[in-house]
Amino acid sequence: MARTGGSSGRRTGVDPELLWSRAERPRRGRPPAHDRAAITAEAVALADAEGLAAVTMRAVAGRIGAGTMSLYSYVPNKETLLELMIDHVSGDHRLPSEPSGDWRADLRQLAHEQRALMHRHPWLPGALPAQRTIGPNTLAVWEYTLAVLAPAGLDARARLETFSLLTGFVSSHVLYELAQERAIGAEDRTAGDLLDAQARYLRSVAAEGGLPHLAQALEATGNDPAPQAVFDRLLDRMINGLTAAT
Amino acid sequence: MARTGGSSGRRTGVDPELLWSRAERPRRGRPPAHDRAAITAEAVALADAEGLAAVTMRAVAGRIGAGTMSLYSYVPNKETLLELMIDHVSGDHRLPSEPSGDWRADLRQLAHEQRALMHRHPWLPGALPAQRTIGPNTLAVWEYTLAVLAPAGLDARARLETFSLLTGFVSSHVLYELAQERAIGAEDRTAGDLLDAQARYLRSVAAEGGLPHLAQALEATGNDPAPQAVFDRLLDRMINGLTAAT
DNA sequence: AGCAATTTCAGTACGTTGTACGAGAATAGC
DNA sequence: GCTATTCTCGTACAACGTACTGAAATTGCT
Repeated sequence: MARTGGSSGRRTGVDPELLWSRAERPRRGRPPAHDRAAITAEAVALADAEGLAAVTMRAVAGRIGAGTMSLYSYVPNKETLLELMIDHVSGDHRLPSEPSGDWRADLRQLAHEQRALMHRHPWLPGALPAQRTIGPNTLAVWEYTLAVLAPAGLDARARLETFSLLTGFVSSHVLYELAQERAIGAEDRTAGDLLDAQARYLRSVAAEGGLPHLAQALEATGNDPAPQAVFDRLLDRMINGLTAAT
Repeated sequence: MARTGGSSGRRTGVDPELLWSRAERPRRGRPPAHDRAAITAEAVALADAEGLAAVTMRAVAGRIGAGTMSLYSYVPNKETLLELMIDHVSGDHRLPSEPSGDWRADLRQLAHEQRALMHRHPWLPGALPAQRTIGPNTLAVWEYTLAVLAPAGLDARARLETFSLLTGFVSSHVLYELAQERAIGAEDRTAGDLLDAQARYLRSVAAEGGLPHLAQALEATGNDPAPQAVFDRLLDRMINGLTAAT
């Protein structure tokens, strides 16, 4: 990976000040042929279409018709590009300007919005754990969530915790949903067969391996219900948990 | 990445039958100089010591004193090695042989155990989303959790969902804890300064940017309490949510 | 107008990765 | 011994992130 700077291998990320502040164009020098927003948008489009692994500096540069190394005048490194991508799609959130006052309903809606966003950008839940700074769009979602939670009777810390708890839940659930989808809707049969193999393996090992509870659980769950319904059910349980007294 | 097989870029993973079944040694041919368990253990040790990024095929091979390509007689690819690593550390779980009957207490204990495991293997929470098959050790944890949940008055599906809900929560929370730790305990000051910069940036943008709720929340959270306490609090709220009627 | 300073552009090149390939080495059964 | 089978591992390759470098394009100053 050819790291230059630090003493050990730890990566240190990017100064958020420099990253998110709108630095004005320098008045001298060759004018830029592209801009950060366009590059970020193209990277997002690429990730949406072909997955996060397809987002290489070469590919992104090719898409906007630039030399590979030209990207580095706009973005210090790939890690930062990812950071920009995450904040970029966070701007797609369609949130009401004001909370309705029914914070449970608002929270539910927010979670649905987050889920929809992650389905539109399937690479997002996988990328979130790598997020290290917080851009303006992400910040707007925070602000809205905190506003929603204002009448919920939680202290400040609990409100902040609730946000990450909720995002964490949505993110890990969508990750699960996507894995399911990928296996079922595969164009080549390989992945579908794999799911079958997985299920067969599970059942066989549960049956003969002395795992009675697992065997029973698997037996009871025949065909999966609509994913939307599962999500709703879990979300309700989640929100119920948040309401409890601290 | 030099993919050979499939039509598109989608990776298809590994047949769980072949992966987890104990295939007996073939009676002919040169005897293996190593074994899968030792390789997996070495990979885990490496990941524990230097992070997941340090786990390269070359590094692992070097550690056990083998040529790089020799690994491929034991493991079809790196992805599978990761899968083996995950199941390997799952075997470190110290679980009671029987649930106590108080399922809330058991669930709490289980979550603590999971958290401890992830702190011992800091790469684990980041690797979990990539998990595609379920090994015997993971299966044992499943079985135990389902046994714990038996008296909780949930149907089979809810019991399965609860498991992934709980793991998802623990995993995303530990991810957060680790990020915090890394920033605070950094040997070179860079990361710590970065955290400061982050906080400064947050406060400034919240104050002047018309984000009143965020500003207020940040003001209220001065110094963080012990991580253990935060975890306990969130966990209780989590478990409370699970108890609610479906 | 010309020159200097500054900034972007992009080709080349390096180190590192996962792993395909294939020639040798070591075993078991004949 | 011979042959079939299996493990070993040096070499090689494609793809990656990105350091380096010199050319190109612009503004400000003289």
